[in-house]
Amino acid sequence: MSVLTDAREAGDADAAAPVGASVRNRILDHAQALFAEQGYAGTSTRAIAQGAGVNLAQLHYYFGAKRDLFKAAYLRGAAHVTEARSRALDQARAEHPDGDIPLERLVRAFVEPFMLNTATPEGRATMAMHARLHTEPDDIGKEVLAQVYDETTLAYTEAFRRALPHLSFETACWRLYFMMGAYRYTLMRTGRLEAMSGGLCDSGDFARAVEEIVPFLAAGLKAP
Amino acid sequence: MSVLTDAREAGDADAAAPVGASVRNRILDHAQALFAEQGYAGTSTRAIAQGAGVNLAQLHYYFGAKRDLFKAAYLRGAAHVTEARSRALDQARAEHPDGDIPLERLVRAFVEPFMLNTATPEGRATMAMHARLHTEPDDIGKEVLAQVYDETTLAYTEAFRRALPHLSFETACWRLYFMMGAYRYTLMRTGRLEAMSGGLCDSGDFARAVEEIVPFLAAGLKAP
DNA sequence: GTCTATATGGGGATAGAC
DNA sequence: GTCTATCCCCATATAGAC
Repeated sequence: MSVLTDAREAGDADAAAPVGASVRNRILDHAQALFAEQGYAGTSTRAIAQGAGVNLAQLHYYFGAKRDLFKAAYLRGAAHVTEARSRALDQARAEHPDGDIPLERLVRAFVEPFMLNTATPEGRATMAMHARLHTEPDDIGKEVLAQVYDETTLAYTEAFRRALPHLSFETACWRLYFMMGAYRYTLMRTGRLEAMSGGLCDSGDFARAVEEIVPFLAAGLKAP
Repeated sequence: MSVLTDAREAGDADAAAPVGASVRNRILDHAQALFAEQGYAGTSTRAIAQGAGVNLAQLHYYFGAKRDLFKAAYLRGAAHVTEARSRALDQARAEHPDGDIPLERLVRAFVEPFMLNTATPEGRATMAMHARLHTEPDDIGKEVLAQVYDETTLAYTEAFRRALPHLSFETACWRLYFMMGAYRYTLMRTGRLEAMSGGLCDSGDFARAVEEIVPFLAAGLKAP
């Protein structure tokens, strides 16, 4: 959607602002990068403007209040993911027309769109914002989550419950809840994996993360 | 350690400040409650001082900079948990002098100290701070994590690896990483569980959470 | 130890020229 | 659409009287 340099360079003055990109997109790129790293309260609109190489008035001209900029930055990237999730579920269903999707397949369809969305810097930023949404103040997280994910997530939870008929409704909900925690934490790259493994594992290797997390979650979900 | 009222009332003026408590503890109580809810960047020292019914200068007299207050607030509660974790692991070991702690037992020893620490308002706040540490800016989280948990966590990870001999070192690390995400998300009470279950489940019921999460994690960890 | 007053800077947001 | 200058509030932190 937009050309952009590695968003993690956003801290270094405005060296990361490509000249070709439109002002709107440059602002969104840097808003994403900074919100993803430091959260809503930890990021100033001034820092975003400086990183994007525009002045503060322009930022307000295009996006209005900080809160609205946050929403715009998040929603731009989130749209991709929602589409990918929808497609992933449809495909899993198409492979199993009887309606019985194997659990491993379903878990993969659930986590893969998030994990592989990190292939681009913009995608990484969006996923980091996503992973930390529930820690943002003033319910911005809830507002924006409801706006994008609720519908798709509902479809997934129903598919999961069909794949887990031996579980009570409540236990199924708890386990899906634990699953959310696991994949979100993974998306954040907290550094604990590297610390724990003495540097042997790389939490930024999301392709590997998928292969590791799918059997873990599938086994946990279908535990007796 | 300190008498305190429900920390979640901290927003309402200073109605929550018990007269008997020392100034130090009143400040710490409200610092914990606000940092837990809104994070480091989202909380102002003014709000803490007002909640505790003291003035701003006193807050600096006792604790110095905001950063130091954050650390003090976190560490006060974290000490309890570290002790509880240490005891839990020792007890699990004592029950199995051969050195082979069953995985379910080990998982329980790992998560229970965190979950049951939420029985008091101060404990709840500490655990919420803990759960969101990795989203705090300026590496405060890492600094403080290293200070309290590293040693105990190392003991646990070694015990886990002994209980999971069929796993490669890397896969074991990944799975422990996923486990961390799951229990931390649970400690935060994001509201997603209630949303998903239509209000049937209560994410604040941490005793239930233990019973649900132990089989989930044990099964995930020992997946083939 | 407690408090008022204040220094100093950062932050969101806007007015108004160009 | 772009920019400078600015308003005004809030934030952290401290000085210094009591």
